[in-house]
Amino acid sequence: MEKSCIVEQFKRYADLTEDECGLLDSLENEPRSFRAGETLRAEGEQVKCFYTLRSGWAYASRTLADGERQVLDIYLPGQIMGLREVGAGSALSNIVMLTEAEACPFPHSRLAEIFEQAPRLASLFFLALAQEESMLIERIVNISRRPADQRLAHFLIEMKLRLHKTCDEFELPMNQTVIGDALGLTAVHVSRTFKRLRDEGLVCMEEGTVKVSDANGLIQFCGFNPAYLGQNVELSRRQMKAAAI
Amino acid sequence: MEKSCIVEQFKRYADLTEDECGLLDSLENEPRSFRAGETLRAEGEQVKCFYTLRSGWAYASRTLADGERQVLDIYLPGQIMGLREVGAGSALSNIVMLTEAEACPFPHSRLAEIFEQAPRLASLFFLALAQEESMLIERIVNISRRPADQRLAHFLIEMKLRLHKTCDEFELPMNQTVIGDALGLTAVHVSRTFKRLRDEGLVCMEEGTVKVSDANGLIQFCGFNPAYLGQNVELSRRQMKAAAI
DNA sequence: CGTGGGGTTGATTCTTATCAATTCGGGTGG
DNA sequence: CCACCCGAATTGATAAGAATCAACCCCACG
Repeated sequence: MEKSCIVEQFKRYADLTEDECGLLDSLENEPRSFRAGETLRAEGEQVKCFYTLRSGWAYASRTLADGERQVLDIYLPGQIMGLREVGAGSALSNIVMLTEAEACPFPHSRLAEIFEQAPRLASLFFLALAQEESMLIERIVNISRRPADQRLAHFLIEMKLRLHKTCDEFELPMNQTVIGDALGLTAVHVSRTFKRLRDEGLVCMEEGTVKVSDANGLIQFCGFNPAYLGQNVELSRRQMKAAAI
Repeated sequence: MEKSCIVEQFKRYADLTEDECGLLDSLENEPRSFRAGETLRAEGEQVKCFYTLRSGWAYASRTLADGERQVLDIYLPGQIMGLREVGAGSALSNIVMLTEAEACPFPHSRLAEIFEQAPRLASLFFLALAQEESMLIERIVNISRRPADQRLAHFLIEMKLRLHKTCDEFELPMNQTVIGDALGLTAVHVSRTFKRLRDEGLVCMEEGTVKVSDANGLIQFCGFNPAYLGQNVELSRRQMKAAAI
């Protein structure tokens, strides 16, 4: 299983000093293991920690009174989970593992230390949160404004880019129910929609792996604009210097 | 027109020192005036600033290729606009005024200064972003999982609470088109949905003012849970101390 | 007086949900 | 080894919700 950590993620946006790396590393010293499907943290629980995902995939979700579930984020190795609840008393969302995974708890109080000791790291945490928010915005637009086929296409392109896949095949450990819960569709309709995209010769998905047949076609089809992913690392670094943040 | 500022907002979450207040005040020294409907900043533009809204209302939106528009945030006096684009090169959303308004630009670079000089303020900016994100999450759930009537009800309750209205009547300077764009509905369907809520004796809206007939009924009807608004100030303060953030 | 934006209402269409049935593959227990 | 079950995907039939198209009203404003 692929392993990653916060230092690697942050290094993509700024050159870190020894001290800064040390500080970050110290936050990942107690990895805990989880099985696929296990809940790391449930909605409504008191929260004192956020988490970094060292390996595996996870998702955040909210459940409504009538049992409907909305998947809010898909977390990949190296990402921070639960950052948005730092100011809240109780968890606003569940965190559930999609695969076997390792996560490191990270007390909110230590975040305050970082804000004191390493303002540059504080900036990076801030940027991580801003990045997360950009993705939520794109999710709103996707769910609210695109029909099912474009919506699914957009989601698949997003995952492909987030995984930095240059080839057109990647594993996606989500079944059609989870995909539907993320996109505001029923599992049945996800199935139908996959069929349509397959018939159009754009993508297909078999046994947990997505095969993109026509990446450009797919991008055109859903009007995908990658700006919100903030993945142009070189650009980001330059801005970091320019903005001194 | 009601006036507010960043200091007032932040004071609700922590007791600020002289210095901290001074630092924040210095960020609001150049208010600019806008007319209703005016665009403060358009999607795709280079961004170097974020803004505080001193008076009036505004919204953030995204526009798709086919002209569809999604309203993402409604900003009230005292709120910060454009915080999530701090790390991005170009604006991900438009900012448009709903009423006559005053806003103060705030260069990203000065945020870095604050992160250096006043870690406690940095924490507060972080919390502001986290708060904004919580609202986006609720918006996703609302759009994705609730039918039009509950969706509208939820939106109206949210606005009522955000305005700290104890009475059951408040001004809402949004026409049905804008409300629809915020909720993922057409203006026509917003009209129909208002009619339904009116007929049920829950709320009505006339000439820009919302009249809630049965607040509890409305809350019940859409399953509103105010936790995400983070408005329990006393609680937040205590947590602030507890978490030292 | 016209004109245009905003709201309402009706008729129709389209998208997606819901319900139901079938298949397939992978366990699991006899 | 086989019968069984279960979760996941697929497909069909039907229903509900919301969009679309169109007409109309009201009123503020030139």
